[in-house]
Amino acid sequence: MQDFLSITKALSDENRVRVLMALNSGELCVCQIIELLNLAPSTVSKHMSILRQARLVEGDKNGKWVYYRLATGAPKAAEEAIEWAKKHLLSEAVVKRDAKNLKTIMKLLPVDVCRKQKVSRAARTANETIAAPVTARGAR
Amino acid sequence: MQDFLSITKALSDENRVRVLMALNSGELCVCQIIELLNLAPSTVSKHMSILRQARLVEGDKNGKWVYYRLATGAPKAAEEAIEWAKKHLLSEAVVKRDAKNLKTIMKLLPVDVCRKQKVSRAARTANETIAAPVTARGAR
DNA sequence: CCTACAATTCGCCAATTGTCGAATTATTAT
DNA sequence: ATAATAATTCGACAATTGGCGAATTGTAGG
Repeated sequence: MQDFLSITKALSDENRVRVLMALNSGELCVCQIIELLNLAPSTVSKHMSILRQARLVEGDKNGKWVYYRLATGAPKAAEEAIEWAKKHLLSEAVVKRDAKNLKTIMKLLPVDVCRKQKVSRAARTANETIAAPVTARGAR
Repeated sequence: MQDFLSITKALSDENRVRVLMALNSGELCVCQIIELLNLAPSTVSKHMSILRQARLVEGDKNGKWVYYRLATGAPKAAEEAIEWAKKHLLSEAVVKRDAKNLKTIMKLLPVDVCRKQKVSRAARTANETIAAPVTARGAR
């Protein structure tokens, strides 16, 4: 029963489902998934751990990067769940949009994806630390 | 996407999947489900509404009683989910035990099931109203 | 060795969910 | 009509979950 519930729970969050469908296009490293979902790394990591726990995905470390893919030698229940999900979700608008975005993302090497994130993260932090004194001057 | 998620969310609670599997033995009225799960009527009612929302079950009112059954003319996704769940859950210990209990429960008419519940409910309330003053005398 | 850095784990908060009992609704029986 | 009663809806509460940032871990290069 717990195995079954771990699968259905894993599939009951939109972001996790999006990842699962994204992995249908091929394996992805965490930074690419972060890019796709636009969520904090820690959040994505937790999502991936839930998907892995349910044996819907597998991941392995390759140097600094961790690559995830749809589970291959998974238990029957998990494999069938993946097939069922694909059958009914690949035509969904969000999923198709994700697939399109992925084409762009996958053209870059992981190194570049991560560099890009680092830059935008730095910019965001800078905004915060600069914006505060500026708005304090009057606006809002 | 929402349709898909309503199905996976509905299937991600143990009590709800137990009901679903129980309905594989035939239709049940709410009081029988209450008896099976041993939960408050309001709780069972909410569970049933979630299962119905996901189109996994159908129910109709027959006099004072509402009978639920596995959805028949349901959307593809829901029907396949039911099949998948049955395939992997019917052999589960809890589910088999439920099926056994159901044989006893279904021998009674709904009237009798409800009467039984009313009695045990009255007994429980009596316990509370008597027990309270007693413990107030010293304990806790 | 030390620094840089991708990913994970941890601690916390806000939102959601499962549960109950009380109030409400709809239907039958008196 | 009135009372009884099966089920649902409502209001409250505790537990769980999704999210983030900070701290930690493990690996590659300087």
